Amino acid sequence: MEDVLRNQLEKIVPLTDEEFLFVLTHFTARTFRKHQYVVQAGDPAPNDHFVAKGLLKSFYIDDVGKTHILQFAMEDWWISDPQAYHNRVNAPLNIDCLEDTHVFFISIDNREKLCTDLQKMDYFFMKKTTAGYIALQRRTVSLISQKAEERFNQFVQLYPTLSQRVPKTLIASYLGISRETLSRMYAH
Amino acid sequence: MEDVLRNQLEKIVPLTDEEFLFVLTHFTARTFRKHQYVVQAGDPAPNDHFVAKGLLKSFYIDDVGKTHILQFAMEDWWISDPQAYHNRVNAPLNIDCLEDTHVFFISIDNREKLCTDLQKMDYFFMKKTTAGYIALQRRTVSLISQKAEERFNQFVQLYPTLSQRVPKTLIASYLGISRETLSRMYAH
DNA sequence: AAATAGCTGTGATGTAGGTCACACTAATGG
DNA sequence: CCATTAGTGTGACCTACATCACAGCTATTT
Repeated sequence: MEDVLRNQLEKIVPLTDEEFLFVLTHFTARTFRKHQYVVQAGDPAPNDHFVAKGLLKSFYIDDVGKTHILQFAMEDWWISDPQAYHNRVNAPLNIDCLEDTHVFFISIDNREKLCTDLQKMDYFFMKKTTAGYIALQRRTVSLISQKAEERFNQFVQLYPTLSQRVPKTLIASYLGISRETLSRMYAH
Repeated sequence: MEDVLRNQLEKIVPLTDEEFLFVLTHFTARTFRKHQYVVQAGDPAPNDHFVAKGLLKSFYIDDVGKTHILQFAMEDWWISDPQAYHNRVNAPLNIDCLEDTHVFFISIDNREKLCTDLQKMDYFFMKKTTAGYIALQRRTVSLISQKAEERFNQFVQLYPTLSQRVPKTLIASYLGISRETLSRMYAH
């Protein structure tokens, strides 16, 4: 299981065995069951989670009780409530599991320690963060410029695996459209 | 003019006079006129711009020629094409000035040098980046969960200055609605 | 000072997509 | 293995918002 994490890191920064073991001491491994909450809105959420196996979603519940999905995360992805994580405040978001899941999580404190002790991990996290920002900006463009069906097609093209594994109802919520509209979008 | 930059930095990391001067050597000062392009889609755009004075927008032009605004930036804000900047590729976005503008820009190369030489600048940029990510996530929530008028109200509340300085036509484009709809949104 | 370009408002009309309601099927958990 | 919960499809209807078209107004530019 650790190899998945090591692979992920080495895509950006090469590590010796020794270095990787050192990195690993800053993480905690944990298993979650389907439907289990990883982050609960209102609670602190000082951890960033690397998914070694499984599938999760982060979501926001609005004032009329509707849920809106901000992110999915499957193998090799990271997920957290970024606001709760970086600003050490209580989480506005929830994170739960769509499948049984195995993660390695790192607290914000451990991350800061790790980065000062091992310079190149700073570089790793910077790369990840900017990649996340760029992806989110692409989604923003999609939301303000494309209509429902185009957004859905782009989603399928961009995340073919996710669009198989995730129920359509949830994809609709991620795309900001009703599940009925997405359901009618099939003929082709 | 340099004080504006110094203030911005010191909100996150304290600097000695000497350190600030060192930081400054990595930036270039430049003036742009209203309507002038700072980044042109298709060209490289290896700079991140700190706005000391003025107002800019970054925008994307879709295949039918419509423009969609990704970001505004006024005094004390940063603006770049993040993809072109961090990945050193040609810009998908444009950036131009809505007013005469004075910026301090830093190339990605200079930024990397600066960060290795002066550790705490790394921390500064990390903070800025994560704050940007969090803001963009808030916008995403707004786009998928709120309707036009709510988004507009939230925009006005969040950016009272911008909503005065920026023509409504452009705000509409930022919010992903037509200028006519926004124009009809006034009575209250 | 005239000319152009940019910004805003408003009516008429069309449509994408929301909401409600119901029915069927597939998981899954006790 | 039965009972419940989650997921999907589809019709009827409604509405938020887009688009088109035109008109007046205010900055900029020459």
